[in-house]
Amino acid sequence: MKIVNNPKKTKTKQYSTSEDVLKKLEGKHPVISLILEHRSLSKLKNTYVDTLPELINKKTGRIHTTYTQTITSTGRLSSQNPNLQNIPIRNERGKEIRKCFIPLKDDHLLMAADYSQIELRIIAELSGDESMIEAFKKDLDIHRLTAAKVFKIKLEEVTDDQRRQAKMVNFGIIYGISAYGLSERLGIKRHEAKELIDAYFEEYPAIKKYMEAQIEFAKKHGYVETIMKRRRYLADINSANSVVRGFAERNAINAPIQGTSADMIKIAMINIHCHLNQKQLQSKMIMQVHDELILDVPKEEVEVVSSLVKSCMSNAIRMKIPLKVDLQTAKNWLEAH
DNA sequence: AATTTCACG
DNA sequence: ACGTACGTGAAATTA
Repeated sequence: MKIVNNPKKTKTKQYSTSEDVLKKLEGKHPVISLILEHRSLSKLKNTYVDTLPELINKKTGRIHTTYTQTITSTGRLSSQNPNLQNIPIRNERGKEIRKCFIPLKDDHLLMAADYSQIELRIIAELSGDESMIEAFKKDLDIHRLTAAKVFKIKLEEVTDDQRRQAKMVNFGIIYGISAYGLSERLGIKRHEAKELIDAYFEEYPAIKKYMEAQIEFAKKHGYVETIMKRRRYLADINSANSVVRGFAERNAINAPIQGTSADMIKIAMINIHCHLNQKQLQSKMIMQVHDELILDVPKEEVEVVSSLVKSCMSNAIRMKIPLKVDLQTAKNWLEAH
């Protein structure tokens, strides 16, 4: 439609209409917002609203997913037919879908328990970074603290936007950050993103060292490993193609973090299952969403099961960093969050 | 069958 | 100059 001069193309040379691209074009033509709105609605209708009711099992009256242990490269589970690890929550209409997930019986509740900031805690543990370890020991707001550090201001002076930017940097660290990736997400210039990253590494020097050490380890051995020794092999780590090598380097950083988190919740799940059995409880562990467990719990078991779940999750793997588990019960999945 | 888009952590 | 944030699965579109 000639809305923009050099429109972004996909790798097959089509004009890209991805959400990222359309968001930047919003306001330049009235149709853009309408397309985004229609996309969002048709996604929810086609993927969830029209589909999930068809998948209710006649015998059990419930929807059953299949968890697969051998698909992901990091050790996470994946969920298929249907995928119950991508049920909407981020926007208001999506939340209505999550509300449909309810307990088996009237006198039961759903319990949702999730690890707080698990991947940042793991990188703090693996890197041994003193100031990040301190922050978690004091249970500080890690994104606010990071903002204070990289912008060289006091905690009280951090604005919402600075905190938002620092949060993006923290996420970027876990993914194996690049100045380009950060600049795209923050809508800033690449050199500004680079300055943010440099400031970050000055404040958390052990994290920088850890990331370099992971890449070195991968180059030498051809794989990286989690705290429980789960390996991810990285065939491209010594590639002469810098783009291909860059992918492998970011995997070398991310896989031990995401994989350690996966190891941890799997151990927690085994222990929770054993305890529920031993104590002959009626409660059932019904879903896992990477850093979260959902249980169906008779009301009279809420107290015993919540402390059982919290302790199994908090103590799954012995670490120096304290782990934090948020847990709530409610009459549907949305409100248990 | 491959690609694009978008839902989640 | 290149062209990237990590990990998935499902539905719709394109080839």
